[in-house]
Amino acid sequence: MVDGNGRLVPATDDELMEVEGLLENEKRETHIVADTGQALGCISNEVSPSGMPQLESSEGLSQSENTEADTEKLSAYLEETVPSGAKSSSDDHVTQSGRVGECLKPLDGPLEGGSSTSTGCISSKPDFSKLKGEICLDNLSIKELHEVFKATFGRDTTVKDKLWLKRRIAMGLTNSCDVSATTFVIKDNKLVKKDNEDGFNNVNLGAGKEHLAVAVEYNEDLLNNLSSQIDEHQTTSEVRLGNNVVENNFASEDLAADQRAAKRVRKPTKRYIEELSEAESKEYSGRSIASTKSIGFRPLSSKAHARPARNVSLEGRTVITRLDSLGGFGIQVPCVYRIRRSRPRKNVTALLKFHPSGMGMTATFIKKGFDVHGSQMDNGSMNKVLEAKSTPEQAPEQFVAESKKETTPTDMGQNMGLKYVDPSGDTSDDNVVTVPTAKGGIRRKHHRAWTLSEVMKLVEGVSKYGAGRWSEIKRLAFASYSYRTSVDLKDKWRNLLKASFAQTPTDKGANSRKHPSMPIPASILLRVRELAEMQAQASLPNLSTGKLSACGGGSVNETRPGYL
DNA sequence: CTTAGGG
DNA sequence: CCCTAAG
Repeated sequence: MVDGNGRLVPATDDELMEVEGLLENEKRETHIVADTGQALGCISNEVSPSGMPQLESSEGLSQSENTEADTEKLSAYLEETVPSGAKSSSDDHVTQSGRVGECLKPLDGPLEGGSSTSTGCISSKPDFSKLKGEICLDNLSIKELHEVFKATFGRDTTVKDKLWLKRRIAMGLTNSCDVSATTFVIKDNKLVKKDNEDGFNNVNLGAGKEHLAVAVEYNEDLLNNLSSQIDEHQTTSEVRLGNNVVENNFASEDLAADQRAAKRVRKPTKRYIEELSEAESKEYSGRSIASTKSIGFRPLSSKAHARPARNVSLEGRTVITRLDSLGGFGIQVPCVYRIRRSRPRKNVTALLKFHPSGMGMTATFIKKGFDVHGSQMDNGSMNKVLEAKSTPEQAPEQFVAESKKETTPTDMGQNMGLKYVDPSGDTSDDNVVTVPTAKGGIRRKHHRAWTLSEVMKLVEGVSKYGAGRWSEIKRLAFASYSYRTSVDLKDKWRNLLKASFAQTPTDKGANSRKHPSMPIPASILLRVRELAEMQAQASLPNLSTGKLSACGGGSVNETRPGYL
């Protein structure tokens, strides 16, 4: 969106999102770090009673100060040299600036060291981090984070960066947008995110408690509503943001991002490049489909500029990649990343072999730790969820308000790719493998595990637009994910239906026990069932209604009032 | 091209 | 997921 100094190109939604995300991230990190120092003790335990009050205060703070404060903080952070942030930040927000100073140390240490224990909370803002889900993520070890990651996205990740993992997970659980999107109101996001996560965990455990289920559902609904609202307001907010905030912060953000990347990510340049290229290509495709067709090369130029680029070579590559994706004529370039694309898994494996020190180990633990951690996490999450119940009320309002401002339901995938390259290539692009078989070119798509967020989006889309309007759903609700064709959506929905109906009856033992492999968010299934019922009613009022209702009534919850 | 259904 | 048929 920004070319050189000014912004030549109209910012696309995605791009804006990215920027926002960056800002958000920066800000968040700062806050988090600071908070960590202050409230670490609280976090470790359960929720402290005092937490609530603090939360409120934090909200007010964040809302009012946000724009200015964040920027200032950011700058302070960047400077690193001046921990106290005496300069600009001191104005109104003495407290915050002070924190910023504190955070600097912790932040740098862990990141550089890489192995250092707990950096603090990733996603959290300072105050409420104590309360909520943040805590969970924070306390988790990398190993555990990997586990969660896998549960959330359905795949392993080689990323060792805790922060990254946390954020990613949070995004996934939040249904994507929230985490990256909210510049100002982190709190809401946090809450929401946290709730979801908790719910998720609980479901998996299958404690068999009705209350839990209810709570989860409630949260989800909230989330969905929020997200939908966000969608509506997306355009508006983006524009606003772009004019005001982005401009100011953009440069600094970028720098910060780069710095951070350098510190925490020690991955092969190659990978980085690849990811970048992928993200771009995706974005491009998404762009054309979703909003503007006219923009052909803009994305490209914007991207290149956006990334200050640490290495010349890197930049050059990026450009090339883009060309390839765009025109399809860049023949030479493709080979580099193509390799990886074709064989994602295999490549990963190969990487592991080559770099036994880092990745190989990680992979090992993940498997190992899965079961063990599951129990721990679940227990912890349960408590949290219960507590969370009280919070929801306040969350919605703010969140909504925030959403208007910020927004960004775009895709996390792109954002992620740009910000931090994802080694595993989760969101951005796994690989669409093209297998050149003897036959003449079979394109095997290499299964892409459906993430929780994706499923949630799908469900939402169906609820909104109705099942069978897959193209609509794909375009509107699902614009973020470039892969996932309408057919895919349909198939997934079919599976979900099947699963939901199959599983409904046994609430207690059977359903909960399914810790292995792919976790099945029970709440989601429930919703799926509801939707299915509704649709069935719509189409075949008489016959099917009776059938379905009879079926559904017996088991879990009936239809939820007021949704859709 | 999009949807539905079978494999 | 892939592939095919039908509107």
